Amino acid sequence: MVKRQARGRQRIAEILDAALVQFAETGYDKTSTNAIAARAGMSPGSLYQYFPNKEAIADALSQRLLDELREAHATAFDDTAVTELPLPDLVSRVVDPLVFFHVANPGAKVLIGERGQPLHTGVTDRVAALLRARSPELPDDDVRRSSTVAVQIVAALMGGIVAAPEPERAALVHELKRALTGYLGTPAGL
Amino acid sequence: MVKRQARGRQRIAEILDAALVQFAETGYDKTSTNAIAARAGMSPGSLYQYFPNKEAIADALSQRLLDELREAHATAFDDTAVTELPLPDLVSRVVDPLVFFHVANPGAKVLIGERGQPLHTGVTDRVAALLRARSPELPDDDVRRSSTVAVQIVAALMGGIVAAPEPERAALVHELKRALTGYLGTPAGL
DNA sequence: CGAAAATACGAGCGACCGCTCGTAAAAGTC
DNA sequence: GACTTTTACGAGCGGTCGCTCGTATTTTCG
Repeated sequence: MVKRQARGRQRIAEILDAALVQFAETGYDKTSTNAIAARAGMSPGSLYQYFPNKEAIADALSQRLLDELREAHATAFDDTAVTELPLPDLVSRVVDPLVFFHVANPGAKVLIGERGQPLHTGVTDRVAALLRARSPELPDDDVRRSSTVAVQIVAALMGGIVAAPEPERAALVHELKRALTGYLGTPAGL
Repeated sequence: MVKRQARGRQRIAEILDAALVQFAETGYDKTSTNAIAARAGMSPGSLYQYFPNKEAIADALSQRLLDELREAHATAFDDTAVTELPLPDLVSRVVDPLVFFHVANPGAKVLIGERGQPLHTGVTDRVAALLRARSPELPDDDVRRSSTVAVQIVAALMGGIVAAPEPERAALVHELKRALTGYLGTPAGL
C-alpha cells in the first residue's frame, strides 16, 4: 500500500505540472484534458483515474500554488514588525515575492483570471488582516474593500509584468508599487 | 440599392445588440454564434450573411462601443482646460462617463477582458495624450507606461463596479478614483 | 413582368472536447 | 503461485461549436 501510492502521487504531480504549463499557454477553457494528459505523458484514461474532471485538476493546482505562495509570503506576513514598517517597504515585502512567484509560475494567473476566484480569496484575506493590523480604527467594510481593490490592482498588472522582458519588467514592478503605495497611502475618507 | 441596404444595416445592428447581451451573460468564448443568431431572431445562415466569422462580430461590436465611448468622453478629453484642472477633478471627469458607459453596456468589459485588447488601445492612447499634456517634461516611455497602468487599473476594478448594487457601487467608484489619484499624483521618479 | 441581386432559412458537416469503459499489465498481499 | 488492487491504455461516445450550402423568398430595377 506504500510503493504503489508513491507512484500514484508522482503521477498526480506530473499531471499538475503539465496542467500548469498548458494553462499558461492556452488558458483554462482552451486547454483540453487530452492535451494535459499528452503533455504529462499518459493517456486520458490514466488522467481520469486521479481526477474526476477538469475542474478538479484546476482546483488541485490552485491549492498547490496557494500553498507555495503562502510559503513564499511567510516572511512578509508573519513578521510582527509589519505593523510599523513604512508603507513603501511593506508593499515591497508583499509585492516582490508575489512577482517572483508569478514569474516562476506563469499560468498561475490563469487560475485567477479565467476561473472563479480560487487564488484570490486566500491572498485577499491575508492582505485584509495586514491592513487591519495597520489601521485598527478603520471600519471593517473599508478594510475589506481596500484589500480587495489592492489585490485586483496587483492581479491586473501582474500579467504585463510576467510577460515583459527584464528591463521593462522592473519598471512595471516599480509602477505597481507606486500604484499600491499611492492608493493605500491616501487616507480612506478622502 | 438603398432600401435593401437599409434592411441589411438594421439586421447588422440587431446582431450586434444580441451579441452584446450574449457576451455579457456568457462571455466571449462560451457564447455560441447560434445563440447570437437565435437571440437576434434569425437563423445562423442569416447571421453569416453579414459576418464572415465570430471574431468579426466581436470586432464590429468593439468598434461600435468604442465610438459610443469616444462620444461619451468627448467633454472629458476635448476641453483644453483639462491641463490645469486639479487631478481629482480630472480623474472624475474621465472615470464617471466610463463607469456610466460600462453600467449601460455590461458586456463591454468582456470584449476587453477575454480578447486581445480591442477597446483598450483606443482609450490608452487618449489617456496618454492627456498625461502628456499635463506633464510635457515626462519621457515618452513613462507616459506610455503610466497610461497603460492607469487603464489596466480601471479595467480591473470596472467588473466589480458594474456587478455591485448601488450603495456599494458608489463606494467602489470612490475607491477607483482614490487609486488613480494616488497613483498619478505620486511623482513618477519615486 | 422577368431577370438579377439581396435576404432568409435550417439541417447538418467536420472538428473538437470532456469523459467513459472494456481490457490488460504491474505491484502488493498471502 | 493465486488473488486483489492499483495503474495504464486508447478507441470512441455523446455533445457542442463554428460555419456551410442548397434552397426558397423578397426586393430592386429595367
